Amino acid sequence: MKIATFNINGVKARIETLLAWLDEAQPDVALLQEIKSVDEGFPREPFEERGYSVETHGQKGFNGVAILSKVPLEDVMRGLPGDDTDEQARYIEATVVGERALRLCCLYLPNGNPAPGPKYDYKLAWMDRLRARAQDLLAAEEPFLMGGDYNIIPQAEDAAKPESWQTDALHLPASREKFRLLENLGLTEAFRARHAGPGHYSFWDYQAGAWDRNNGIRIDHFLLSPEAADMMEDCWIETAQRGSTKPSDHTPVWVEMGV
DNA sequence: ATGTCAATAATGTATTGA
Repeated sequence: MKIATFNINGVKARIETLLAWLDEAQPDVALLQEIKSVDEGFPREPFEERGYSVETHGQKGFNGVAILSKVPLEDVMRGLPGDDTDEQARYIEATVVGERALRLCCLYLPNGNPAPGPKYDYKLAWMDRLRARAQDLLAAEEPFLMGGDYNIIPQAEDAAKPESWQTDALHLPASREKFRLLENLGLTEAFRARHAGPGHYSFWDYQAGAWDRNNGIRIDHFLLSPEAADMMEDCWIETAQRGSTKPSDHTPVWVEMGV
């Protein structure tokens, strides 16, 4: 089962790019972030025509997440538990059942800039809630993965120019510490289980020719529970998608799971 | 700070968020 996470930066602006990608890359499951659409406005039909089940958790104007799956989705949960006052649509979970059940968590972690400030406080608190959710899922001992735009540069080697991110919410020590706390629950960062070294990126800013200069950062990740890590067969970044016609500023990251 | 982009409230362009 091939599963991709892809921050598409707007489903309406990206629909042609996204459909061409689906037809070519043929993911079994796609975890999408930044759909920037309410649920009623999400263009379900072209995805359903291609055999995908569509589950969305959107809001007006920004944020929003969705799961597309060729395997039926069960037990859909919208929103990250832990704060009933949080109105931002950044989290959706569902289970796919192959030979085994696999819980999929699709997340769009807050950017957090400018830091310090209320947006950064929200980011760190959101990461505490994500860790609590991971603890609950671990206790259930069901294989799960958490995939999405984490807005976290885990290490200096995950940025082409780490010096320019020193005071950024994506790379501040407190941000990276929260990410490490998540990993330290016993989760496997899929890409780093398969690839070492610098030069691997999943995001290039639209500004200042970042793509042409390969000035990228690696901020889209999969974290796998121990049971899910045993099922992982491969993980890779689809760099070329960033150079497609009318691209997102992110590129897909993939895991292949022996479900 | 920015060689950019997308959505919004509104019909031309500033604001927000990234």
